[in-house]
Amino acid sequence: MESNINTEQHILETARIVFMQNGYDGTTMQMIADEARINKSLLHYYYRSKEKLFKQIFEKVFIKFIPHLGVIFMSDMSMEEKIHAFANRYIDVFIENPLIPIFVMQELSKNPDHLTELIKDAGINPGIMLGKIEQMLEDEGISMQDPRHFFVNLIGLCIFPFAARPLIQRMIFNNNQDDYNTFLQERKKEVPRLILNAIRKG
Amino acid sequence: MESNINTEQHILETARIVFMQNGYDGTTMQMIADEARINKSLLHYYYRSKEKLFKQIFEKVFIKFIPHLGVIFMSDMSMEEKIHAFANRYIDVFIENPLIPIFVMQELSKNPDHLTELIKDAGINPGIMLGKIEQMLEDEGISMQDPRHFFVNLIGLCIFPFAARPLIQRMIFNNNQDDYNTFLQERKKEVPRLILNAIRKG
DNA sequence: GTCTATATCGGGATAGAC
DNA sequence: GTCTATCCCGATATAGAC
Repeated sequence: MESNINTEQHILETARIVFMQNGYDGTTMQMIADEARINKSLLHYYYRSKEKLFKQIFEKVFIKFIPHLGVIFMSDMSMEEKIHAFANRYIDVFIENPLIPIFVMQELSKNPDHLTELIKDAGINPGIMLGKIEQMLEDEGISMQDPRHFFVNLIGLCIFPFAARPLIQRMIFNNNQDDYNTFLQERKKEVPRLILNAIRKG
Repeated sequence: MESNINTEQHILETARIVFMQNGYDGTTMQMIADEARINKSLLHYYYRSKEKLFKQIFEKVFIKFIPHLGVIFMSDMSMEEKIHAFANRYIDVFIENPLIPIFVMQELSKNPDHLTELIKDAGINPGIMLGKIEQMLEDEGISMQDPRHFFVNLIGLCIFPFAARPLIQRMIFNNNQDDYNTFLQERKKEVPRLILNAIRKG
């Protein structure tokens, strides 16, 4: 409890955690209030409704889910460096925030309509991202690789181990957390290896 | 409405759809009753509680989510044939049941404890599956490929386009369903290509 | 700003008529 | 087996004291 220097911020932080763990429907205002050690009414005082509170949080989390492809792919790195940089950065984000993938995919699947404005608000332009990738592939003389598949492959290989974490950790690693974390670190090399080999050969 | 020849079955079918679309927390008994055109009480008459109804459904859906690696990887196909067969089969399952991935991952992340008995009930033995893959890779003289990464790569590449469907369909395909479906079909070739190239080269 | 008290509604579940 | 009526609780949200 950082006293009441900034209760509003404290609520937001707490709510973010509770929402990510339980989803919108699985979260009650009481849970958030308890976790934040405050009264239910305060939540409404600051954020009026559960939905308004949720929206503020979701937008922020969503931005973390969408990789900043632009920055990395516009740099002057070589293609291989770019792919490595992307995997490293992206996997690290999820190691620090492992609940993001399931949370975002779960809520988006129930509310796909809000996606359009979300993308706009987040300042994301999918067309440009794909264009950058396409250009990069062309520059390297790789024409048989569809940039859309490239895009989905790269992101999917990074995200999936987090989205399916309970399953993988249980089935492959006998629920051992350390082994699973090691595995996640290894993926920083495994993912680029896969992508690059697929590009080099037909 | 197939009259009351088998109401119990009818409820189960309806509930499966509603649960998959909205998740456990997002589903109410009223929703299911309305959708099935029956009364709330009937749900309790047949299944006693929401949770019991859900469990029956989840187990069945879960089995579809776990690929029958054993059958395919024990067959006498070549490695390439096996990988192609797996991708084809698995992607087709999800084309027919596109909500399964998000649903299963969502519920498992909230209830990872039940996983152990689920795996047992479904007759799944992860160790054997991995063993089969490892042996296959050895037989082909491929030692540098970690079977665990191989496993996660293969499944992740198949599943991710479904798990992130709202996002991908909106960002890459401007919400065009037909284009997205074509893309999914293409993945039956794209996934094996990726995997096989990664195996052949170091 | 933070609390208590309360209004209102909807959820799961049961009793009992038919 | 299927319905109506009802119980009970927990959820969001608001009013008002301090």
